[in-house]
Amino acid sequence: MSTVRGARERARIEVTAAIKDEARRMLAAEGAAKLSLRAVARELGMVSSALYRYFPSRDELLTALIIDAYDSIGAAAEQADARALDAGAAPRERWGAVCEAVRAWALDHPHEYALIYGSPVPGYSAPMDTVGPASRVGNTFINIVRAAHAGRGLALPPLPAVLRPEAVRMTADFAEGLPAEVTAALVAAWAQLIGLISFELFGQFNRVVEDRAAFFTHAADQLAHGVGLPAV
Amino acid sequence: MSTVRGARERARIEVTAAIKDEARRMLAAEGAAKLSLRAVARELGMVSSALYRYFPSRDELLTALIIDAYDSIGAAAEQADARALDAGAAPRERWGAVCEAVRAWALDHPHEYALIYGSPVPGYSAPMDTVGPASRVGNTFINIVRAAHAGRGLALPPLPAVLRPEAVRMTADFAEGLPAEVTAALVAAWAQLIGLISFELFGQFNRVVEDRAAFFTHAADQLAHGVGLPAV
DNA sequence: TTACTTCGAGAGCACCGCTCTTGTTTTGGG
DNA sequence: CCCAAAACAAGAGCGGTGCTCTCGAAGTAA
Repeated sequence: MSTVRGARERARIEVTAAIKDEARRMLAAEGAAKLSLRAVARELGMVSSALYRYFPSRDELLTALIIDAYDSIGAAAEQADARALDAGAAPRERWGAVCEAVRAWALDHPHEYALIYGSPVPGYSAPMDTVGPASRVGNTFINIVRAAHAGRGLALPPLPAVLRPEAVRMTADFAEGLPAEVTAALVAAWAQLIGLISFELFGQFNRVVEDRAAFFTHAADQLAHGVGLPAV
Repeated sequence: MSTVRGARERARIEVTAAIKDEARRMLAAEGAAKLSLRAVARELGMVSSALYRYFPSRDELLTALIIDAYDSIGAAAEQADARALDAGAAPRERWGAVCEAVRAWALDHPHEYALIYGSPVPGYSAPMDTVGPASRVGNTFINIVRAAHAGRGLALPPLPAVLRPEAVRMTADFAEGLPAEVTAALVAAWAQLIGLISFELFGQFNRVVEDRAAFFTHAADQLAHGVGLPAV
């Protein structure tokens, strides 16, 4: 299906990739606010208007970078889980490994992290294309909890009467087979994990938390406890 | 001390306030990215260069808005706690009331929330002036936990050996008299609370969480449990 | 070869943050 | 009271931005 038809299409693919690469370089270096189409075009030796043949607007370019960032952090999480699994880790250890991997990715790619988990900068709502890659990290956590649940090693967290099962509705393929209590606790833990990382990254822990790595490890483990993963 | 010296100073104060008000209006309407000095000046019937007599740069204006936003959300939290206290609420109920107030403020002021708890947009590090107002919400939670601790109604959360007491170092006036376990759990809970609100506000709960109010109430109560506040 | 599509380049529009200069107004001390 | 000093509004201008339009060159398909 990926038969390269001619020089034209091949060139288009290459130029598109070059634009994205240069844009990602600038994003990593200066942040999303400083990323300009004109600067990217200048660096690539083309004129700014030519760039619009490949991306219809600056926001579209940013969206492409957002998708790449989601894929990048998602891959980091999946690889960390796979490594832990290979090492015969228990669910709670896998949870910790993935948390650490997510934090490490965020510290390594602060501007890309801010792009996806900070304020949504381009216009407002995320396009449909982003939801797939965006859920890779979440799915990794779900797999871990599902494994624990299948192995009967999951302590059900309490669910108050006020929270109806429908309140936490998951996309069909991922709620499958998990009790509502677990999905609710899982989603909350996931949001809280990002809150911890965001606070550290955005400077809210300045003059408050000293040893941030140790603090994060502890907090992540508490989150694992909260979703019912038994201590090792 | 606030003796108004002359018409000149009075005018300066008024114009400065008018600029901030108009800027806040635009921030609330369109977001920080769309806020422009020229548009503010235009709306106020002055020329853009005149505005630089009052704010040396766009970032300085944004910083002023950030401080106001911190004060606004801080006041909302304090008032909610005061109301709960007047109603004779237990610490855990006060905690819930403040959480709800913070979330309500965020939903009412999404762009201002994004400005202070989303990606740090102006340059990078927050100036010193912001740390005072920024800690008002956190101090509210500290007061609640301190009250519970003084009343012997606080269950100490576990602190693993890996997390030394120095790891969570607080500014002197607010760690005072609280065990390290509690401060650590408190800071984590505070970060996690912001994570929950950010996920809801930034669209990460789309197609995932249905009844967000009930979900938040439940999660906030779990956080209260995590810091050791006893159930009512 | 011919008709069609795609592309790069350039000019241009409206907007932005910010600086500098030029008069005018207000202030405060001699 | 008057006058120098300070604060001010206004305008022009610089370099930058996102984006549009047109035009000629180059690749594609008949």
